[in-house]
Amino acid sequence: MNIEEKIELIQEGTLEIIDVDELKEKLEKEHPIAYTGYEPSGKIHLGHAVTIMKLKQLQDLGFKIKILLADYHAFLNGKGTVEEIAETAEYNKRCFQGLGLADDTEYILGSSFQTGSEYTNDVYQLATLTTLKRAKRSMDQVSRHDDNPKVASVVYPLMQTADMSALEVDVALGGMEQRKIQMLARENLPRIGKEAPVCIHTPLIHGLDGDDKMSSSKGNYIAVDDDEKTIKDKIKKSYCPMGETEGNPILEIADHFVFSQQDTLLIERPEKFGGNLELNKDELYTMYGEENLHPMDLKNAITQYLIDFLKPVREFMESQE
RNA sequence: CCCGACUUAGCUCAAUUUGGCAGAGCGUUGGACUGUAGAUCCAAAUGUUGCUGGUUCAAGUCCGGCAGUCGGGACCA
Repeated sequence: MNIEEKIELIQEGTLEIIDVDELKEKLEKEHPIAYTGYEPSGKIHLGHAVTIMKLKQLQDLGFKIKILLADYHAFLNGKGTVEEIAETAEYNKRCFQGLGLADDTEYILGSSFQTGSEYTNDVYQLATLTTLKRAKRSMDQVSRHDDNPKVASVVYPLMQTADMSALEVDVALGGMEQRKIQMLARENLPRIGKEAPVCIHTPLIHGLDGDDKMSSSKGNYIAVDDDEKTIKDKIKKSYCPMGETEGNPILEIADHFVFSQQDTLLIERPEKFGGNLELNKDELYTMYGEENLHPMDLKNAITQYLIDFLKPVREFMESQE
Protein backbone atom coordinates (compact mmCIF):
# COMPACT_ATOMS: atom_id res chain seq x y z
CA MET A 1 0.00 0.00 0.00
CA ASN A 2 1.45 3.38 -0.92
CA ILE A 3 1.28 6.52 1.13
CA GLU A 4 -1.56 8.08 -0.84
CA GLU A 5 -3.70 5.03 -0.26
CA LYS A 6 -2.90 5.04 3.43
CA ILE A 7 -3.93 8.66 3.71
CA GLU A 8 -7.18 7.96 1.95
CA LEU A 9 -7.95 5.22 4.46
CA ILE A 10 -7.05 7.40 7.41
CA GLN A 11 -9.30 10.16 6.15
CA GLU A 12 -12.34 7.91 6.15
CA GLY A 13 -14.56 8.80 9.05
CA THR A 14 -12.39 11.70 10.21
CA LEU A 15 -13.35 15.35 10.12
CA GLU A 16 -9.89 16.77 9.63
CA ILE A 17 -6.20 16.04 9.46
CA ILE A 18 -3.89 18.89 10.35
CA ASP A 19 -2.14 18.68 8.22
CA VAL A 20 -2.09 16.16 5.42
CA ASP A 21 1.35 17.05 4.07
CA GLU A 22 2.88 16.57 7.50
CA LEU A 23 1.10 13.24 7.77
CA LYS A 24 2.78 12.15 4.53
CA GLU A 25 6.16 12.80 6.09
CA LYS A 26 5.20 10.87 9.21
CA LEU A 27 4.12 7.91 7.12
CA GLU A 28 7.61 7.59 5.73
CA LYS A 29 8.89 6.65 9.16
CA GLU A 30 9.25 2.97 10.02
CA HIS A 31 6.91 3.03 13.03
CA PRO A 32 5.36 6.42 13.62
CA ILE A 33 3.73 6.87 17.01
CA ALA A 34 0.02 7.72 17.36
CA TYR A 35 -1.57 8.53 20.67
CA THR A 36 -4.91 9.32 22.22
CA GLY A 37 -5.46 10.33 25.81
CA TYR A 38 -8.55 9.35 27.77
CA GLU A 39 -9.61 10.56 31.14
CA PRO A 40 -10.45 7.38 33.02
CA SER A 41 -14.20 7.09 32.94
CA GLY A 42 -16.74 4.88 34.69
CA LYS A 43 -17.92 3.58 31.36
CA ILE A 44 -16.19 3.34 28.02
CA HIS A 45 -18.85 3.94 25.42
CA LEU A 46 -19.31 4.09 21.65
CA GLY A 47 -18.05 7.67 21.59
CA HIS A 48 -14.69 6.50 22.92
CA ALA A 49 -14.88 3.53 20.59
CA VAL A 50 -14.93 5.79 17.52
CA THR A 51 -11.37 6.84 18.31
CA ILE A 52 -10.33 3.32 19.29
CA MET A 53 -11.53 2.06 15.89
CA LYS A 54 -9.37 4.68 14.24
CA LEU A 55 -6.38 3.75 16.39
CA LYS A 56 -6.83 0.11 15.37
CA GLN A 57 -6.73 1.17 11.77
CA LEU A 58 -3.55 3.19 12.33
CA GLN A 59 -2.09 0.18 14.07
CA ASP A 60 -2.81 -1.94 10.99
CA LEU A 61 -1.06 0.70 8.91
CA GLY A 62 2.14 0.30 10.91
CA PHE A 63 1.74 2.86 13.68
CA LYS A 64 2.87 2.21 17.20
CA ILE A 65 -0.05 3.07 19.48
CA LYS A 66 0.27 4.74 22.85
CA ILE A 67 -2.81 5.21 24.99
CA LEU A 68 -2.55 7.72 27.74
CA LEU A 69 -4.65 6.81 30.75
CA ALA A 70 -4.91 10.41 31.84
CA ASP A 71 -5.42 9.96 35.55
CA TYR A 72 -3.96 13.33 36.52
CA HIS A 73 -6.09 15.06 33.93
CA ALA A 74 -9.19 13.41 35.34
CA PHE A 75 -8.09 14.47 38.80
CA LEU A 76 -7.61 18.07 37.66
CA ASN A 77 -11.05 17.89 36.09
CA GLY A 78 -12.65 16.99 39.40
CA LYS A 79 -13.42 13.35 38.62
CA GLY A 80 -12.42 11.96 41.99
CA THR A 81 -9.46 11.05 44.12
CA VAL A 82 -6.28 9.80 42.51
CA GLU A 83 -6.89 6.33 44.00
CA GLU A 84 -10.40 6.04 42.59
CA ILE A 85 -9.20 7.16 39.21
CA ALA A 86 -6.36 4.62 39.20
CA GLU A 87 -8.91 1.83 39.62
CA THR A 88 -11.05 3.20 36.84
CA ALA A 89 -7.99 3.43 34.60
CA GLU A 90 -7.32 -0.27 35.07
CA TYR A 91 -10.89 -1.06 34.07
CA ASN A 92 -10.68 1.24 31.05
CA LYS A 93 -7.52 -0.48 29.90
CA ARG A 94 -9.42 -3.78 29.78
CA CYS A 95 -12.19 -2.12 27.75
CA PHE A 96 -9.67 -0.86 25.21
CA GLN A 97 -8.00 -4.24 24.97
CA GLY A 98 -11.38 -5.84 24.55
CA LEU A 99 -12.12 -3.57 21.60
CA GLY A 100 -9.31 -5.30 19.79
CA LEU A 101 -6.18 -3.18 20.02
CA ALA A 102 -3.08 -5.30 19.47
CA ASP A 103 -1.05 -6.66 22.36
CA ASP A 104 1.87 -4.32 21.71
CA THR A 105 -0.29 -1.27 22.41
CA GLU A 106 1.35 0.75 25.14
CA TYR A 107 -0.86 1.92 27.99
CA ILE A 108 0.70 4.73 29.97
CA LEU A 109 -0.60 6.14 33.21
CA GLY A 110 -0.26 9.91 33.18
CA SER A 111 0.96 10.05 36.75
CA SER A 112 3.90 7.78 35.83
CA PHE A 113 5.68 10.63 34.06
CA GLN A 114 3.76 13.86 34.56
CA THR A 115 5.69 14.91 37.66
CA GLY A 116 9.13 14.56 36.09
CA SER A 117 11.35 17.63 36.17
CA GLU A 118 11.66 18.06 32.43
CA TYR A 119 7.94 17.62 32.05
CA THR A 120 7.21 20.11 34.80
CA ASN A 121 9.59 22.58 33.22
CA ASP A 122 7.70 22.24 29.92
CA VAL A 123 4.44 22.99 31.69
CA TYR A 124 5.89 26.12 33.32
CA GLN A 125 7.32 27.25 29.99
CA LEU A 126 3.93 26.78 28.38
CA ALA A 127 2.29 28.63 31.26
CA THR A 128 4.31 31.75 30.39
CA LEU A 129 3.25 31.54 26.75
CA THR A 130 -0.46 30.98 27.20
CA THR A 131 -3.06 33.53 28.17
CA LEU A 132 -5.71 32.61 30.71
CA LYS A 133 -8.42 33.33 28.16
CA ARG A 134 -6.91 31.04 25.58
CA ALA A 135 -6.40 28.23 28.06
CA LYS A 136 -9.96 28.51 29.34
CA ARG A 137 -11.38 28.66 25.85
CA SER A 138 -9.51 25.52 24.88
CA MET A 139 -11.33 23.71 27.67
CA ASP A 140 -14.83 24.69 26.51
CA GLN A 141 -15.84 21.22 25.42
CA VAL A 142 -13.69 19.28 27.84
CA SER A 143 -14.07 20.88 31.22
CA ARG A 144 -16.66 19.55 33.58
CA HIS A 145 -19.12 22.28 34.44
CA ASP A 146 -18.03 24.15 37.54
CA ASP A 147 -19.48 27.35 38.95
CA ASN A 148 -16.15 27.99 40.59
CA PRO A 149 -13.55 26.99 38.02
CA LYS A 150 -10.23 25.98 39.46
CA VAL A 151 -6.72 26.82 38.38
CA ALA A 152 -6.48 23.12 37.59
CA SER A 153 -8.68 23.63 34.55
CA VAL A 154 -6.11 25.85 32.85
CA VAL A 155 -3.18 23.64 33.80
CA TYR A 156 -4.95 20.80 32.00
CA PRO A 157 -4.35 21.93 28.40
CA LEU A 158 -0.74 22.77 29.18
CA MET A 159 -0.18 19.25 30.45
CA GLN A 160 -1.85 17.81 27.41
CA THR A 161 0.61 19.78 25.30
CA ALA A 162 3.57 18.57 27.34
CA ASP A 163 2.26 14.98 27.01
CA MET A 164 2.71 15.08 23.25
CA SER A 165 6.36 15.93 23.64
CA ALA A 166 7.01 13.53 26.51
CA LEU A 167 5.41 10.63 24.65
CA GLU A 168 7.18 11.60 21.42
CA VAL A 169 4.04 11.33 19.37
CA ASP A 170 3.86 11.84 15.63
CA VAL A 171 0.09 11.85 15.49
CA ALA A 172 -2.39 13.00 18.15
CA LEU A 173 -5.84 11.57 17.61
CA GLY A 174 -8.92 12.81 19.37
CA GLY A 175 -12.59 13.61 19.12
CA MET A 176 -13.60 17.02 17.85
CA GLU A 177 -13.99 18.29 21.42
CA GLN A 178 -10.21 18.13 21.73
CA ARG A 179 -9.66 20.46 18.81
CA LYS A 180 -8.99 23.69 20.66
CA ILE A 181 -6.49 22.08 23.02
CA GLN A 182 -4.76 20.36 20.14
CA MET A 183 -4.50 23.58 18.14
CA LEU A 184 -3.10 25.35 21.18
CA ALA A 185 -0.54 22.57 21.50
CA ARG A 186 0.46 22.79 17.86
CA GLU A 187 0.97 26.50 18.26
CA ASN A 188 2.96 26.33 21.47
CA LEU A 189 5.17 23.27 21.08
CA PRO A 190 7.48 24.90 18.51
CA ARG A 191 7.78 27.90 20.82
CA ILE A 192 9.40 25.71 23.45
CA GLY A 193 11.58 24.01 20.89
CA LYS A 194 9.50 20.87 20.45
CA GLU A 195 7.94 19.33 17.41
CA ALA A 196 4.16 19.50 17.05
CA PRO A 197 2.33 16.33 16.07
CA VAL A 198 -0.17 15.91 13.26
CA CYS A 199 -3.66 16.24 14.73
CA ILE A 200 -6.51 14.05 13.55
CA HIS A 201 -10.05 14.63 14.73
CA THR A 202 -12.97 12.28 14.62
CA PRO A 203 -16.62 13.31 14.83
CA LEU A 204 -18.55 13.14 18.07
CA ILE A 205 -21.54 10.88 17.95
CA HIS A 206 -24.84 12.12 19.27
CA GLY A 207 -26.24 10.77 22.51
CA LEU A 208 -29.01 8.19 22.32
CA ASP A 209 -31.37 10.91 23.55
CA GLY A 210 -30.46 13.10 20.59
CA ASP A 211 -28.19 15.31 22.67
CA ASP A 212 -25.17 16.77 20.89
CA LYS A 213 -22.71 14.45 22.51
CA MET A 214 -22.67 10.92 23.86
CA SER A 215 -21.25 11.21 27.34
CA SER A 216 -21.00 9.04 30.39
CA SER A 217 -22.25 11.79 32.67
CA LYS A 218 -25.52 12.12 30.73
CA GLY A 219 -26.25 8.40 30.62
CA ASN A 220 -27.09 8.60 26.92
CA TYR A 221 -24.53 6.05 25.78
CA ILE A 222 -24.03 2.42 24.96
CA ALA A 223 -21.09 1.08 26.91
CA VAL A 224 -18.73 -1.31 25.19
CA ASP A 225 -19.46 -3.90 27.87
CA ASP A 226 -23.23 -3.48 28.01
CA ASP A 227 -25.04 -6.81 27.90
CA GLU A 228 -27.64 -7.86 25.34
CA LYS A 229 -30.66 -6.78 27.29
CA THR A 230 -29.16 -3.39 28.11
CA ILE A 231 -28.31 -2.79 24.46
CA LYS A 232 -31.85 -3.73 23.42
CA ASP A 233 -33.44 -1.48 26.02
CA LYS A 234 -31.21 1.47 25.24
CA ILE A 235 -31.66 1.31 21.48
CA LYS A 236 -35.40 0.87 21.91
CA LYS A 237 -35.59 4.07 23.94
CA SER A 238 -33.33 6.01 21.58
CA TYR A 239 -34.17 9.14 19.68
CA CYS A 240 -34.65 8.24 16.03
CA PRO A 241 -37.03 10.40 14.00
CA MET A 242 -38.46 8.99 10.80
CA GLY A 243 -36.58 10.19 7.74
CA GLU A 244 -34.06 12.24 9.69
CA THR A 245 -30.47 11.57 8.65
CA GLU A 246 -28.83 14.46 10.51
CA GLY A 247 -27.99 14.09 14.17
CA ASN A 248 -29.56 10.65 14.27
CA PRO A 249 -27.56 8.56 16.76
CA ILE A 250 -28.70 5.23 15.32
CA LEU A 251 -27.57 6.12 11.81
CA GLU A 252 -24.31 7.43 13.23
CA ILE A 253 -23.71 4.11 14.92
CA ALA A 254 -24.33 2.41 11.58
CA ASP A 255 -21.87 4.76 9.94
CA HIS A 256 -19.05 4.36 12.45
CA PHE A 257 -19.39 0.79 13.58
CA VAL A 258 -21.08 -1.12 10.78
CA PHE A 259 -19.72 0.38 7.60
CA SER A 260 -16.21 0.67 8.98
CA GLN A 261 -16.25 -3.12 9.36
CA GLN A 262 -18.30 -4.33 6.43
CA ASP A 263 -19.87 -3.03 3.23
CA THR A 264 -23.51 -3.79 3.88
CA LEU A 265 -25.99 -4.01 6.72
CA LEU A 266 -28.63 -6.72 6.78
CA ILE A 267 -32.02 -5.40 7.78
CA GLU A 268 -34.59 -8.01 8.66
CA ARG A 269 -38.17 -6.88 8.57
CA PRO A 270 -41.52 -8.63 8.38
CA GLU A 271 -42.92 -9.39 4.92
CA LYS A 272 -45.86 -7.07 5.49
CA PHE A 273 -43.44 -4.15 5.76
CA GLY A 274 -41.48 -5.13 2.66
CA GLY A 275 -39.24 -8.00 3.71
CA ASN A 276 -35.49 -8.17 4.29
CA LEU A 277 -32.96 -5.77 2.87
CA GLU A 278 -29.22 -5.63 2.52
CA LEU A 279 -28.00 -2.07 2.13
CA ASN A 280 -24.67 -0.32 1.77
CA LYS A 281 -24.09 3.01 3.48
CA ASP A 282 -25.35 5.22 0.66
CA GLU A 283 -28.42 3.09 0.10
CA LEU A 284 -29.22 3.10 3.80
CA TYR A 285 -29.00 6.88 4.10
CA THR A 286 -31.00 7.45 0.92
CA MET A 287 -33.69 4.99 1.80
CA TYR A 288 -33.98 6.21 5.37
CA GLY A 289 -34.04 9.84 4.26
CA GLU A 290 -36.90 9.06 1.88
CA GLU A 291 -38.85 7.42 4.71
CA ASN A 292 -38.80 4.07 2.97
CA LEU A 293 -37.19 2.46 5.98
CA HIS A 294 -38.98 2.55 9.29
CA PRO A 295 -36.93 3.53 12.36
CA MET A 296 -37.95 0.36 14.16
CA ASP A 297 -36.50 -1.84 11.43
CA LEU A 298 -33.29 0.18 11.52
CA LYS A 299 -33.16 -0.08 15.29
CA ASN A 300 -33.67 -3.82 15.25
CA ALA A 301 -30.84 -4.26 12.75
CA ILE A 302 -28.47 -2.04 14.71
CA THR A 303 -29.38 -3.71 17.98
CA GLN A 304 -28.49 -7.11 16.61
CA TYR A 305 -25.32 -5.80 15.01
CA LEU A 306 -24.14 -4.15 18.22
CA ILE A 307 -24.87 -7.24 20.27
CA ASP A 308 -22.64 -9.27 17.95
CA PHE A 309 -20.04 -6.52 17.65
CA LEU A 310 -19.66 -6.02 21.38
CA LYS A 311 -19.91 -9.67 22.36
CA PRO A 312 -16.14 -10.31 22.10
CA VAL A 313 -15.52 -7.21 24.22
CA ARG A 314 -17.79 -8.51 26.94
CA GLU A 315 -16.27 -11.96 26.78
CA PHE A 316 -12.76 -10.58 26.98
CA MET A 317 -13.67 -8.44 29.98
CA GLU A 318 -15.25 -11.38 31.78
CA SER A 319 -12.19 -13.53 31.11
CA GLN A 320 -10.04 -10.92 32.81
CA GLU A 321 -11.90 -10.88 36.08
C1' C B 1 -7.45 37.91 59.97
C1' C B 2 -12.27 40.96 60.07
C1' C B 3 -17.35 42.08 58.15
C1' G B 4 -21.56 40.61 55.23
C1' A B 5 -24.65 37.40 52.08
C1' C B 6 -25.86 32.61 50.70
C1' U B 7 -26.49 26.88 51.53
C1' U B 8 -33.97 23.47 50.70
C1' A B 9 -35.61 17.11 45.64
C1' G B 10 -30.85 15.04 40.40
C1' C B 11 -30.99 20.70 38.54
C1' U B 12 -33.13 25.93 39.05
C1' C B 13 -35.62 27.90 42.88
C1' A B 14 -40.46 28.77 46.26
C1' A B 15 -42.26 28.25 51.31
C1' U B 16 -46.07 36.03 53.62
C1' U B 17 -45.25 41.48 57.20
C1' U B 18 -45.28 37.89 62.25
C1' G B 19 -42.40 29.99 63.77
C1' G B 20 -47.95 25.94 62.42
C1' C B 21 -48.48 19.24 57.53
C1' A B 22 -41.68 21.36 52.80
C1' G B 23 -43.82 22.93 47.27
C1' A B 24 -43.32 24.19 41.82
C1' G B 25 -40.88 23.99 37.10
C1' C B 26 -37.37 21.11 34.62
C1' G B 27 -35.45 16.23 34.71
C1' U B 28 -36.54 10.96 36.07
C1' U B 29 -40.02 6.70 36.06
C1' G B 30 -44.76 4.53 34.40
C1' G B 31 -49.15 4.73 31.19
C1' A B 32 -52.01 6.63 26.62
C1' C B 33 -51.22 7.90 21.40
C1' U B 34 -48.24 6.51 17.38
C1' G B 35 -45.31 -0.07 13.77
C1' U B 36 -39.38 3.25 17.17
C1' A B 37 -37.89 7.31 19.89
C1' G B 38 -39.40 12.41 20.23
C1' A B 39 -43.58 15.89 20.59
C1' U B 40 -48.41 15.91 23.12
C1' C B 41 -51.80 14.17 27.07
C1' C B 42 -52.38 11.54 31.88
C1' A B 43 -50.14 9.62 36.38
C1' A B 44 -46.34 8.65 39.97
C1' A B 45 -41.88 8.74 42.75
C1' U B 46 -38.06 11.64 45.10
C1' G B 47 -35.90 15.34 50.87
C1' U B 48 -30.67 14.01 57.07
C1' U B 49 -33.97 21.81 54.51
C1' G B 50 -25.01 22.07 54.82
C1' C B 51 -23.41 20.06 59.97
C1' U B 52 -24.10 20.84 65.20
C1' G B 53 -26.02 22.65 69.90
C1' G B 54 -30.05 25.56 71.94
C1' U B 55 -35.07 28.36 72.62
C1' U B 56 -40.26 26.65 71.87
C1' C B 57 -46.17 22.73 72.59
C1' A B 58 -44.07 23.33 67.56
C1' A B 59 -37.95 25.49 63.86
C1' G B 60 -36.39 25.53 56.64
C1' U B 61 -37.92 29.98 59.54
C1' C B 62 -35.41 32.48 65.98
C1' C B 63 -30.34 32.25 68.81
C1' G B 64 -25.04 30.12 69.28
C1' G B 65 -20.94 27.30 67.11
C1' C B 66 -18.67 24.92 62.80
C1' A B 67 -18.04 24.05 57.45
C1' G B 68 -18.44 25.37 52.25
C1' U B 69 -19.23 29.15 48.41
C1' C B 70 -19.41 34.23 46.96
C1' G B 71 -18.49 39.45 47.84
C1' G B 72 -16.04 43.29 50.46
C1' G B 73 -12.39 45.04 53.87
C1' A B 74 -7.76 44.65 56.18
C1' C B 75 -2.58 43.39 55.51
C1' C B 76 1.13 45.11 51.67
C1' A B 77 8.05 46.66 55.91
